[in-house]
Amino acid sequence: MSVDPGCPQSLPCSEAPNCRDCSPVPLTYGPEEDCSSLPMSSAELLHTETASPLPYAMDLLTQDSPDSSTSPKAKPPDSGSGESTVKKEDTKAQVKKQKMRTVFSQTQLCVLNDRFQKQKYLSLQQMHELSGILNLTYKQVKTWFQNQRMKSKRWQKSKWPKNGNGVTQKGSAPPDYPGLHLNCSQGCMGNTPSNPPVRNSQAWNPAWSDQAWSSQSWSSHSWSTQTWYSQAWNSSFYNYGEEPGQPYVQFQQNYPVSDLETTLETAGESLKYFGTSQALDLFLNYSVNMQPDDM
DNA sequence: CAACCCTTATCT
DNA sequence: AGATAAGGGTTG
Repeated sequence: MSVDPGCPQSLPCSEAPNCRDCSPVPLTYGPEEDCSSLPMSSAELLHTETASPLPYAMDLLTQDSPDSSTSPKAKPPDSGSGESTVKKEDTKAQVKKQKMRTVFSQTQLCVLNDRFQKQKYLSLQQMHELSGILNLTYKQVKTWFQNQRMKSKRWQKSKWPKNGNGVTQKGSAPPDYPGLHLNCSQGCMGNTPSNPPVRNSQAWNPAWSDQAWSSQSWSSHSWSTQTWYSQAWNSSFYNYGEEPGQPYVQFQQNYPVSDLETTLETAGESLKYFGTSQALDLFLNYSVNMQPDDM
């Protein structure tokens, strides 16, 4: 379908040669996009798109790849339970499904990163929401955060080995893992100042039961990004209805993430002087206050 | 069940 | 070769 071609929008990140980041959708090379929880993999419905028909990708895909992009039904309808999808095991699954590496767009990384700065742990719902917003699957978001946690851990370790006794220095503030994808904040948003994004750092404690924290309970503006995203989206494109039944999948279908990207970019344009986080936050607040009519 | 951690596989 | 998304095993 309409696979947004290059990037019509003039992204400030023009400097980056790899402008494929402009694409809001992850370049998934292959089938996949499961979605153990989402009723339907938003990614699939949208266009998780094997955006770039890479030769090798196609190669490998040919074997069994359901090609999520083209076939929305690639994935067995595991409506509900999920793993119950015993699928065609009759073939004994002789063909080991090849692993495919999704390449997230800069925008996605940007958002993920930004979020990670604030929260190392997302609740189930938050992950779902985020995944919806970013046009990723819950699993992908989950994996990303997991990998990110490990990465930051490694980073901290290397930066802050041990105190001799094997006790990490706790006295001093733990080095906040610099969100890696700096290119995002500096490239896309084109901001320069080294802004400490740690302002709303509400470290999510794994201890707190996630379930107890239905994102709605804390959707007050104390939280920014996530809430903002959803609200912005809902208020902008949907009637703010927020039916429990249909999360973000809906608007996604009608509004490809490219919109989000555009939006973010727009925000970036105006807020390029701020750090990514700040820009996002500001934009968030801004958008939240704006009613659909105003926009 | 989710998080952790290691490993594997893929992309740049 | 490095980075990292994703697979898989283990644990609480």
